[in-house]
Amino acid sequence: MYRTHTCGELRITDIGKEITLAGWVQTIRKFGSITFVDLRDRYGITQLLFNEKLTQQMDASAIGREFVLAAKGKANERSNKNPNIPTGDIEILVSEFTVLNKSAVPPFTIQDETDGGDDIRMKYRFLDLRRNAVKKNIELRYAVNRATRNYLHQQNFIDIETPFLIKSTPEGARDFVVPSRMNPGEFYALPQSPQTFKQLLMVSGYDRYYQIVKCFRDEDLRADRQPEFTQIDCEMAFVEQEDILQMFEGLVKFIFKEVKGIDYLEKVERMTWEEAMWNYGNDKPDIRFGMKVANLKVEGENKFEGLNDTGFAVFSNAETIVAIAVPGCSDYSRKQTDELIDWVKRPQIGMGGLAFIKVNTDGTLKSSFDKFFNEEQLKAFAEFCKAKSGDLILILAGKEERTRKAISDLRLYLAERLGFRRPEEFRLLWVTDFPLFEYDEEGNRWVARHHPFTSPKPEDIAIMINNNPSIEDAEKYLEHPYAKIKANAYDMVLNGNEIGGGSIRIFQRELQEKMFAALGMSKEEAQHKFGFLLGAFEYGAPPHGGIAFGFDRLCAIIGGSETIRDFIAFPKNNSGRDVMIDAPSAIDEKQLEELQIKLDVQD
RNA sequence: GGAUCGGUAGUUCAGUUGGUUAGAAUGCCGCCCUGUCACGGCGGAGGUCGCGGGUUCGAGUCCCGUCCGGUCCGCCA
Repeated sequence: MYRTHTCGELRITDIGKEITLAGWVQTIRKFGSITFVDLRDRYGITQLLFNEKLTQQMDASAIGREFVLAAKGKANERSNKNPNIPTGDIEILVSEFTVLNKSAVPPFTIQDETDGGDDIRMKYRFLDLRRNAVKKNIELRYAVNRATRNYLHQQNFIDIETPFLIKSTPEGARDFVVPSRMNPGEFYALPQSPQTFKQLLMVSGYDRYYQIVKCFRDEDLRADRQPEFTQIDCEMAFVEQEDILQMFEGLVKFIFKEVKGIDYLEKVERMTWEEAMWNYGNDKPDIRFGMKVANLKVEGENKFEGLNDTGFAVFSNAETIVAIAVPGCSDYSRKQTDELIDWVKRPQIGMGGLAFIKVNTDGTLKSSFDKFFNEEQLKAFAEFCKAKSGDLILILAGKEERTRKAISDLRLYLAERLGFRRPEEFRLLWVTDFPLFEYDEEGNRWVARHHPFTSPKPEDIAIMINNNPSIEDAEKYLEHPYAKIKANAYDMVLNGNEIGGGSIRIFQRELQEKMFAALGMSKEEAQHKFGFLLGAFEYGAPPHGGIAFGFDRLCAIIGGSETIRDFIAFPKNNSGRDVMIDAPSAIDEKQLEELQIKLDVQD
């Protein structure tokens, strides 16, 4: 028997017991003839005390950091207690010990505040995972997993596994592909999501399905995006949108209650996609703070009359003018406003400049365009923006889409700087009524905003049936009837992050065929790619819908972090590499031969 | 595909206008220490300044290229 207890459980009540512990050496503190060793395992740290004789033995066997040690001895009350750790009242008076394994000197310290950078920690991830800071994230992930399963199980959902080796469909994200040895020249694809399988399960009558499942997308990475990631994938039959919203806000509330002990999330707000874009310039707004967008001019139309005949070319030439009132920033210096101007001019934002009005606390107004506006006009401007005394109004003007995105980015940037985005405050939001289609400039065609299985709003089905999807004038795609079709789709937004999204699906063959056609797919192509689904729809497909949550992202946000990497045991780096195992890597000539694949690698 | 920041001791970083032998902290090694828990004291080892080229009397420092890492845009139905 290697151990009788763990390193985290002994208390003052255990004094006198004969104990054996096993774990890793965290630190060694030598005092000539006695030695303290902190022994660490998953559960905590317990101090070992070695007497003079054993200290000499230790010297002989050269114990170092991260050695694996088993130590036997009596639990002893400490003369100097350590109130900072749960086991701080006791120590083990070691009578004998064994070095179970040696350790090389670790390249960084295994401590909460490690001296290691990201790069080295990823390379030695197995050591990084020993650190408490990472361990608590991995444990939180498991807690979220468990809460999810408990809730869904209570609600009669069952977990059904779906295949990883499936068919490639170039719609949407790039597929990871896997060559088939037994079928030379042919490839499987790894699933971007189990979408079609879960729909088939609805046809099969498993009316409440879920899976916590890996999905794969061969796209560039971000702090919150990995090529393989985990979804909480769910589908229900005989449901309308409202049923899904109720069921899954229930899930998220349950998770928060179980994992964080938070029960103030009773109210889940809702807004349509149009409201979100209008008020926040963003389809996943952070609603923990105000600073709503004031729409002064939209697509060439003045919403604020004070813009008429001002002679300010930047405003009169702009397609769209939007503003936000930033609380408490009217005293910004020239340097600070210049910094903001530089910020919006960066290529990532891409604005030409930034106008502002300071609503001073003494009642005066000062703008960057005083030449064109008098005091009275500025006052009307500030009033339109609902600015209060002490606010700094920031105004952006330009093309509709870019300007709206820029004001949203600016809003978030300033909120972050001003501390309005508090990581321990959580606000849930449903965004509904998304457009069904998006215009793809490159291909001059419609693409599904969510995915091609999403149903249009019932009242918009006629628009889809009665209109030809072809786009004659790319410039005026917004005027095409298809641009107005709304989807039965919904996203759940947590603190400005999309944590889940889903839709009520199409379940009739005719409408599904019409959808494929709208996306520019020929009948033959649709049959070839999705014939199995179309076929299934002929055998009694029930109305159904579902949702998928980004599990890694959800864990990260609950854990108060923006990067999902900290919540994945073995994540990939920025270029999709696993630096620990050094993947991806070249494969043997022999393997290629078996697969009948010839490489023609170009620089 | 693009933008941007970084790469100097095992690790995290500093390094002035281009100028003597490239520093600090921590880690590591040795000696001393019976109540530490960020133990302490003394001593020591440790560097192809990512790589290649250029400018210069002289390059960690300036220029060009390249590789690696971080963040972002595009992309992610």
